[in-house]
Amino acid sequence: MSSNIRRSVPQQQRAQEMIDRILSAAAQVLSESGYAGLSTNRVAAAAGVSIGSLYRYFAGKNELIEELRARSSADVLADLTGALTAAVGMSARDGVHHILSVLVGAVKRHRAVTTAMIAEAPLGAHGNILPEVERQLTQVTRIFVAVHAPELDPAEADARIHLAMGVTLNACLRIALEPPAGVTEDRLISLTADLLVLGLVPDPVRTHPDPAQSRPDPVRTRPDPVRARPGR
Amino acid sequence: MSSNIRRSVPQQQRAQEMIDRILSAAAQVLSESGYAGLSTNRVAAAAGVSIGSLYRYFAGKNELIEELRARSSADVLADLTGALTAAVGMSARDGVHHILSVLVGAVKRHRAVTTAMIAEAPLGAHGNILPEVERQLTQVTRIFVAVHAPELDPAEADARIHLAMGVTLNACLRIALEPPAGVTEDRLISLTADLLVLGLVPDPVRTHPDPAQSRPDPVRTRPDPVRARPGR
DNA sequence: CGATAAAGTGAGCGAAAGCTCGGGTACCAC
DNA sequence: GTGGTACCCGAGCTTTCGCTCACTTTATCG
Repeated sequence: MSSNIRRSVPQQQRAQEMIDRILSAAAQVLSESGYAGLSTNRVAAAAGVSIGSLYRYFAGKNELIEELRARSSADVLADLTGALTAAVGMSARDGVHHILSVLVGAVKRHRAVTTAMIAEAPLGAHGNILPEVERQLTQVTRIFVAVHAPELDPAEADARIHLAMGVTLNACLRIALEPPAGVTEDRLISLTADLLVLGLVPDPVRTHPDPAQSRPDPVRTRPDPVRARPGR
Repeated sequence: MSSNIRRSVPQQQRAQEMIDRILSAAAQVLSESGYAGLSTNRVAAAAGVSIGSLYRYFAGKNELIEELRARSSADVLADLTGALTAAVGMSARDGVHHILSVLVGAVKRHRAVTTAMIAEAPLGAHGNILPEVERQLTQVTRIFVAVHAPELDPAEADARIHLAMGVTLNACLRIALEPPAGVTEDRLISLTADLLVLGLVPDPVRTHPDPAQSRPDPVRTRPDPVRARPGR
C-alpha cells in the first residue's frame, strides 16, 4: 500500500524527461503485456530507469496508472472540444458524424491505454476510462436535446441522453479497437450517427411498431409475459 | 505458471459438491474484493477448503475463472433462449423489449461475475464476457434482418447487426449494473428497444435529418457529404 | 572552486501470489 | 474386516510484487 505522498515536483529538464520516459514505457508495457503484466519494476526496466527514480515521481503504482489514464483522457478531450466547435456549423447528423469520427481517431491513438483500462483497474469503481469525455459530451448533448426537443420532460431527456452516451462511447471503442471485418469504419460511424440523432429526438410516429409491419407472425401473445424472475 | 493439466474428474458426490463450493466462493470473493482481490488461496479459504483441493479440480487460476465465466454465460444464455422462443409470437418491438428485459435480469443475477469480468481478465483478448450470448443473439438478429429487410446487401446488414450487438450488450450491462438515477429501468429498456428496431431495419425516409425539424440553425451545409459506399 | 539541493541508483525487504507434494482420511468393493 | 482408490489437507516452495532507503551522481549557484 502506498501512502506517504513522496512524489517530488520536477524542477530540472531531465526530471521532466524522465517522467515522460516512464509514462511512455508504461504505455508500451501495457500494450505488450496487458494490465496484468504492468508492474512498476517492469516499467522502470522498460524505461531504462531505476525503480527508485520511478518512485520519486509517482507515489505508487496507482498514481502511475492514473496519470497515464489522465493524459490519454485529456488528449481525447482536447480532440473532442475541437470537434464540438467544428460541429456547430453543421447539420445535426453531420455534426454527430464528425464528432464520432474524431473520437474514434482519438481512441485509436490511445489504443494501448484504452484497451487496458477497460479493465477494472483501481480507478473508478465502474471502470470508466474517459469520464471527462463523457461528462463533456453529456453536457453538450443536454443542450442539443433542449434545443431540438424542448417538449421532452427532464427525466425522459435524461434517459435518452444516458442511452446515447452509452451508444456513443461503446460504438467508438468498438469501432476503434475491435473493428469488424468487411465493413468500412466510416459506414459504421454513419450508422451510429443516424442511430444517435434518431434516438435523441423523439418522433411520435415511430416510437412503436407500425401494425402493417408485421410478417406472417400469426400469434400475438400477451402484451408482456411474466418477466424474468427478479432473481437474487 | 500452471501447465500440467492435472485436473481430475469428480466421481463421487462430495467431489461435485466441493467444486460447487469452490465456484460459489470464488463468485463471493469476486463480489467482495473485485478481480484484483481474487486469489486461489483466498477462494479456498472462503470455501472452507484446502488449497490443494482447489488445484485438484482446477488446473490453475485461469481455469477457475474461465469456469466461473462459462457458468454465468451458460445461465444467461439459457434465459436468452427462453426469451427468444417467447418472442416469436410477438411484434418486433415487443419481442426486442422482452429479450432485453430478460437479459437485464440475467445479468443482474450474475452481477458479481459480470462486473468483475468486464475487467481484462486473462480470458479473451477483447474482454468479452458473454461471447456465447453475443453469438446466439447475432445469429437470431441475422435472421430477423433477412426477413424484415431482405433488400439490404450482406455487408450493410452485417454492419447494422454489429452495431446492434454493441448497443444491446452495452445497454444491458449499463442498465443492469449501473442504473442511472431518476429513470425507471423499464423506460430505458423501452428506449433501447425502439432504437434497436429503428437501427436494424432501414427506412429511407429518416436516414437523414428531416428539413422541417431544424431549429434556429441558420447554416445548413451540404446535403450529405460523401457517404460510405456499402463497403467490401 | 566548494557547498547544497535535486536527480538518479539498485540491492533487497516483507508480503502475497500461484502452485506442489507427501501424507492423511473417507468411501466402496470384496 | 482388508485392500485399493478416490478424496482431501496444508506446510511450504518459488517467484514476483510493490516499495524503501542508504547511497552516488549531476546540476545550480555564490
